[in-house]
Parts: sequence; structure tokens; C-alpha cells
Amino acid sequence: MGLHLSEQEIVRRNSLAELYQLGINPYPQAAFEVTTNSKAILEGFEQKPEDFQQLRIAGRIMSRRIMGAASFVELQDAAGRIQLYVKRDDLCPEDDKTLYNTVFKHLLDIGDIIGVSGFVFKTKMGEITIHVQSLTVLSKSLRPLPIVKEKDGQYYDAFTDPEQRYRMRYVDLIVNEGVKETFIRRTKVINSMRNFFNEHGYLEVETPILQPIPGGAAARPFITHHNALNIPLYLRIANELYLKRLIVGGFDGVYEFAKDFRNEGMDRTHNPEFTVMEIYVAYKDYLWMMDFTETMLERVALEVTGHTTVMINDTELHFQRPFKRVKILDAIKEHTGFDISHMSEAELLDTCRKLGIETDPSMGRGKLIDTIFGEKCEHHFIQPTFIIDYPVEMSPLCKRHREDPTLTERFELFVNGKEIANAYTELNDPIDQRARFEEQLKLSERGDDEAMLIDHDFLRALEFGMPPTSGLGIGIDRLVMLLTGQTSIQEVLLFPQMRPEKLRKTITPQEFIEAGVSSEWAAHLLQAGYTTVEALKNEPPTIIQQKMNAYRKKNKIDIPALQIETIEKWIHPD
RNA sequence: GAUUUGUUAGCUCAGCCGGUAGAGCAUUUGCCUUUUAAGCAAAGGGUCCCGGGUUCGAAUCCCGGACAAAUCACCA
Repeated sequence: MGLHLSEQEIVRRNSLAELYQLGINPYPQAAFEVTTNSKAILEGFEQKPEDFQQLRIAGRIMSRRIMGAASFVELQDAAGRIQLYVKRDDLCPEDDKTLYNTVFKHLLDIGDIIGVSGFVFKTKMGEITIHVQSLTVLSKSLRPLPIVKEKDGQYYDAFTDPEQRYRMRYVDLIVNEGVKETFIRRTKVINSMRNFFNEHGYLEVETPILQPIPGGAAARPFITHHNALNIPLYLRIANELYLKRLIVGGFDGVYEFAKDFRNEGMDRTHNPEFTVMEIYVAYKDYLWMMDFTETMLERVALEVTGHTTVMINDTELHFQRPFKRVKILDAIKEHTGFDISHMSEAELLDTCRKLGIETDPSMGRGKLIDTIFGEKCEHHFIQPTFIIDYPVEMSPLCKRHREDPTLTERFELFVNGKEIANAYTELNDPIDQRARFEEQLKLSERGDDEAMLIDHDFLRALEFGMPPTSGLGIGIDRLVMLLTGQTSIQEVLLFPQMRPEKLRKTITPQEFIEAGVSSEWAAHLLQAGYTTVEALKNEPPTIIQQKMNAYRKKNKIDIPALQIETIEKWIHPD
């Protein structure tokens, strides 16, 4: 694969070579021990300047202001940025000024990683700055970094193209302030939840990602193949059925932060792989789980943001408990005017038609109700709201309602118009569970490709007896979006799924020469757009002649004009 | 998947009704010992996303394609 380098990349490679010539290893093996970081200096210098008289720090050069024999550098480390003051005669006290004049001024660039030692002082402008006494090259950067400048909160030349930011997250993290903070906060959310569960004595477990039956949710799975067993395996769409097997096995409470995979559309709220936390607790019901969920979320919001109020898109979201509780059928009645509680499938179809909701023959009663709720109600629930008591057809793994057997003991938590949690009083009646699975099978036969499959081992587990249990699943990505004020899931995933990047395949001039092309033309052909030998051989010689001679004229190349016979020799060397 | 918009220098973007491709930052070369979007002077840097068409002439108009974003639909 050839390298098509920009001018700036060539300059940097030349600098790299010069560093080697000066006996400087631009990628040294030795550790560079640091004694502090940018944040500690900025926060601590005013109080105790005596603590900052001899220190070592390392980071990336983000900007340089060179004024002859003195320079200022912005150095970025993991904690932030700090200014360096580099003075020629302090860096090079002897006669040899190479380190400053050549290495620092010419061979180092924005993006390079260096380590320095020195002492802290304050400039005339009042900025806390490190006066550099020695400098070590730690890593030479061969690609120019996007230069983002900032003044008074105003950003100039910001690196904002989402595609580039997500594809090159490393660059995004380097140049865009705040991106790192989002991901630190993501980890804090997860840690906060984990601590909460552990304090309650629940056990974090791991369950299979490769599953022979993709169960526990209604979704299209990814399929793969196991060679040794010669069977298909599915990437999990949920871990519910495994966690419940563990409750059968006698654990009081188990939870897992799980990557799930769903082979569906991608947009600003959906990524093919996403993170869900599922927890199952024995001897509890969904009423207990609602209290538990509220308590947890209030605490997570407080721990992570410092408040129970979160701003998103000019909307204040209040996470202080208790959250509102609304029965789904009441919600539908309120927002559509229809009381669907005792409607048959035919009547529901009719209602959908009246509401202008599209249906198709594969949709059963549960899916119809779900669709009505999704279309007409969901977006109304901005403040955290539990939607409760779903119809039994929508919830094949959930226990029937203690007061109404057509309903189930289920809640979903909606925040900002989006579902972020789903919980049940779990169905532990193996007879009923088998019947519900069989209902799903019928849906599947009608063409619903999201209907659940029967998991016989799971039924066998239930037949051994599962204690009354309540389970909860929370979409971690969406929760993190809420708690970081982001409106797209890609902003809270370090590496969101992207369409594969099309790398332009180019060759070197040498490969052209090896294929028979005259050496003086090889580089020019490449420059003119012939990036493969194939492309050249597929073009009629007259066209090549025209193109290359036009190119020769335009670029004022000092070699004789290209002749047809020459091109014929390239294409047919014999 | 549909609709709309976009793709021009390393980055952010101009480029009108078709007539030799522009700016700022970055880069290179000078000058400058407390600057801070450092400054001053000069220079280099382009497959105007790709392929066709119209035209004497296309970055610009038309058609097709690729990729992206936003909105909508489906799913968490």
C-alpha cells in the first residue's frame, strides 16, 4: 500500500529523520516519570508555591507561540492543559543551542508528546506556567492535528464533523474539550449503580453472549456459526433468561452490565451493540422494584451530576423520588380518547385506523397496543414516569396482575419521552410460561420476526421452581445520555458502529515502474489520478496521452511530451 | 428504507447569473526574551467526492453513483 502524503506529513517525516540524525530517539523506550499533572499545578500553586519548585510533567504539545529565544507551549496531559515557558538559554545553558534552535523550534510540532522538568511561576499576564529546564521527546506525531482555538468560550475552527469525530475518536478526545468528561461520567454512572447493588448484597455475574436461542426480548438477532459444534449461535439480545436461571439456582439477587446486540436500524438513539444493566431479586415484586429504581436513579443523578435535576435541551428533568405512576391503559385513554381495555384484536385494528396508525397482519393484540402507546403517548412523558400494568399479550415473561389477569405486573420508566427501564414481577409459573411461549410461536408463524422462541431449558429451570422474583433492565446508554445532556447515543459510546471506511487503495510510483512504466512518468501518473496499474491499462492510450500532456502543461513539468508509442510499451511491455 | 441538505487546502469555511480555484488557522522561511485565537513579512499547499451529459468553456447547470448529516418510519 502506497503512502500519499500531504506536505505537512512529509515535513514531519523529515523532522523525524533529522531527530534520528541528531542522535535523538523520537520513540524512546525508557519510562518518563512524572511528579504531578496540569490540574494539580493549577489548583495548588497559589496556596503552596514552594511545592512546585522542581517537577516533571509530560503531555502533548497543543500550541506554540515562538518569540525568538523564548517560547510558550500549551501542554495537554490527561488532567488538562498547562502553559510551558521555554527559554533558549535556560534550556541550553552551554554553547550548543541545538536543543532549542533546532529540536524545539523546528523538529517538534503540534501534536508531539514531550516530557519536561522545571519550576512553576506566574507570567506578567497572570498565567500559571512551567519554566522549562529540560525537555525530552517522548513521541513524534506524524499527522497534523486539527487546530481548535478558543477565546472567551468561543471556539474557532472546531473539529465538529460527527463522522470524523466518531471514526477518529482519539482525535476527538485530544482536541475537543468535554468529550473526555462525558466518558468519565459514563463510568461514574456505572460505578454508582454497581456500588448501589453491591451495598444491597446482590451479586454481579456474567452470562453467555453467544446463545443457541436468543431469548428474553423481542428483537432481531445477529447470527453467527460455531465451527466445532457446527451449530448456529446468536449474539444475545438480552440476558434475562440466564439471570433467572441463577435465581432458580438460589442466589438472592444477581445483576449484569451486559452488551446486547440487535440487528436493527441505526440512528441517533440506536447502535447495534448497546449496554443494558439487568438485575433480578428474589422474593420481591414490581412494586418493590419501582421503589428500588427510584431510589437508585435519584442517588445516581446526585452522585454523578451533584443534583437531582438534569438539563437536557432546555428541559429540566427532576430525578427526585417519587416518580409519577400511570397505568398504560389510562395513558392511552388520556392521550387518544379511546378506552381499549376490553377491545378485541378486530376492535383494536379499527381503533388504529381511526388514529391514523399503520398496521400489518402480523401484529397481534399486544403489538397493536404497544404501537398505539408508542405513537400517541410515549413522547408526552418527559419527567420520569412509570408506565404500569401492561396487557398480558405484550409481556410474555411477566406475571399476570394480581387484580386483573388480562394485565401483567410490569412497569416501564419513561424519561424525556424515551423508555429507559423495563421491569416485571417475573413469571415463575412454568405452565403459564409455556403457554405464553406458545402464543409467541403463533405470532412468529404469522410473520412477526421479533416474536420469542421457546427456550426449553429455561422452562425446565422454572419447573424446578423459581421464587417470586422481580427483574429490571435499564438502558445504560440512554441513561448516560440523560445524565450527560447528550441527544445522540454516538456521543456516549466511545466507538459507535460506523459503516466501514473506504480506504483509497493507492500504489507507489515504484509499482508503476515495475509494471513497465517509464520512471520519469510514474509519480506523475499517480498524481494525475491513476491509482492502480489496472486503471492505467484499462484506459485507451490516446486518453492517457491527452490527460498526461495536459497535466504536464498545467504543472509545467520539465520532461518531453508523452508519445503514444511510449504508452503502448507501458501497457504491452512485450 | 423515505425525504431534505451537504461533500472545495491538514482544519473551519467562502466561491453570486458557467469564464485561469479563495480566506483564516495550520505548514515552510525570516524577525521577535513573559506571550496567549501572540504579532509582523513572505512562500508553498487542490483528483473542487466519483462517473457521465450539456457547453467553445463546468467547482458552478443536468443525470447516475458513493459517503455523511438532519427529519421521518422500526427497534432499547
